[in-house]
Amino acid sequence: MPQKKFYITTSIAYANAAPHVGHVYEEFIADVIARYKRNNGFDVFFLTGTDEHGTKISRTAESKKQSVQSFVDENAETFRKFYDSMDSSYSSFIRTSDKEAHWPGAKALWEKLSASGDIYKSKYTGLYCVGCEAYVTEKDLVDGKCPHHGVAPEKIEEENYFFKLSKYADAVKAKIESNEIHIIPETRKNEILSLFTEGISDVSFSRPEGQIPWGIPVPGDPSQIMYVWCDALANYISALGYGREDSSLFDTYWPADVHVIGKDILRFHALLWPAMLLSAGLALPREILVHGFITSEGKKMSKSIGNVVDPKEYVEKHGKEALRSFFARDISPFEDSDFTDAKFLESYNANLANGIGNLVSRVLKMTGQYFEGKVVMNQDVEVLLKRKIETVSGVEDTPGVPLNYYINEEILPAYHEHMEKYELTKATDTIWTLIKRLDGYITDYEPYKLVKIDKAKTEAILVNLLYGISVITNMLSPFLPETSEKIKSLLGGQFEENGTPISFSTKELETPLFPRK
RNA sequence: CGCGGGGUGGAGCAGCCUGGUAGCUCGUCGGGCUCAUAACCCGAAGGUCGUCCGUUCAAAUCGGACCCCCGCAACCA
Repeated sequence: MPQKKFYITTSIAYANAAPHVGHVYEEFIADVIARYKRNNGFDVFFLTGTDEHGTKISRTAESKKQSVQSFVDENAETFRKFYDSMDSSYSSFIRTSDKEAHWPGAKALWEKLSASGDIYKSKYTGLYCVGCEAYVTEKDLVDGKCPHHGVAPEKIEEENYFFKLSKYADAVKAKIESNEIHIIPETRKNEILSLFTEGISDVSFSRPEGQIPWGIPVPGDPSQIMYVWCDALANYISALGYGREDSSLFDTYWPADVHVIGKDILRFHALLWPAMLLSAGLALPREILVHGFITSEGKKMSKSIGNVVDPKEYVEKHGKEALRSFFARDISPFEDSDFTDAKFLESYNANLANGIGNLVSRVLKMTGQYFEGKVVMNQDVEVLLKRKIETVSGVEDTPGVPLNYYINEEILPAYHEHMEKYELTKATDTIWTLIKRLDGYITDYEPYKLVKIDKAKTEAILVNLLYGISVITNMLSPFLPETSEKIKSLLGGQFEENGTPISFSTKELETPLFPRK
């Protein structure tokens, strides 16, 4: 049996500045899903990268008196390093300025669309600001003038290539409605479907060379440069070798199982991209996961308000696992969420210091102190997880259930169900529910007292606790890979094939995993 | 009538699709415990679920109207 493949992508970040916390969150989501799928036996290809063309980048480079290539080289490297520093497990990092890796795919796609008769030349009319050397839109204007240059833009017409998006509108709509392209969450699907009622028009696919000097020339017409979408969207297939000599990765992994994107670029991924693929006769992506934005102090981040969250600062100050943990526990994968320093610290203390960190610490200490770190499973001694039940006379304890029953029947199914739906915060809720239950288990049986009168039972309790923690490390590994590994090595667990613990040989914890802040 | 999201105890959120004792985290107060990172466990106080009208035996949950906040509207993650 060949392994089942799973192809996941992030959108490519526009490389004209340092990584934004939004980029980093998107990378995190994709990484968690990729790791989860790998844990479950999938052959995963995880693609990320940078979008490096366009007027804005060439202008920024110019203002820094730097060559465009060296500017994007530096920025791409900054992104790649940052993703590395937060343990992103991407398989490949694609850069749109890469003439070897990306250009052939983008050009091949263009040629394919052209061969299908879906590219045509037409006139584009727009408001052109001479100062900006670019088109501006009505909404950019202040009193009908360009805010940067204070002059009214000229209305000009020029020849561009267009893509026949309208031709595919009905087909794409049907695929979205039927979930053949599954857009998650549902509200985003509804949003995109409502677009169709307004009617879909064709899109401009190129610009004259003078206007975007930095980009991929249109095949057969170097006087025109590909406009962003044909260039950028093509990354998902160019990175796999589409249009190159060796397209084996493309043959293996395409179509994408999930494109992870932000809500701002939904229409390009849900509408334009499928239309292009249909035109090119390629398979369509299966799912599009649309995340919201991260706000800061309840507002959209903006340099003028000065509320921009710098992810680098957090990694440097609190560590990558702290940032990943905050994303995992407190940022919704589907809706806008707020990022504040206070929330970050609260989350850190509650989940890492007082939660997993403290639990591991107390259990390791007892195992070390009472059994010199060595405890063995004894099938004859069972210490049940107590449960509360409501009766007429109030809430009472019941004899309870075995811990592995609770884990296998309640915790794990809920965890996997949420993971499959990409409900990452809900999935981590189940992890922390188990952490709380284990803390409660300690209180219920007081092994620190029991050890004086019943050593066998105390050992059974500790085996259970260590087993529970080892399950936690498994569930946690997509989210906090480093912490998961660290705890595993401290536990020294031996297990049967089916996961039943045999024994633990724990190490001492010298410093707290997550000191309180 | 451009589109979308939201208004739930002090703060932040879940619940709403599939009506029926309003749940979680933090904070506050009281108790327990001492293995643990002043941590952990138990309990309490605190809400007319934005406003009004309607459907229903019953509405935070369904329908309607209105008020307020926030995003988006071709490249801004």
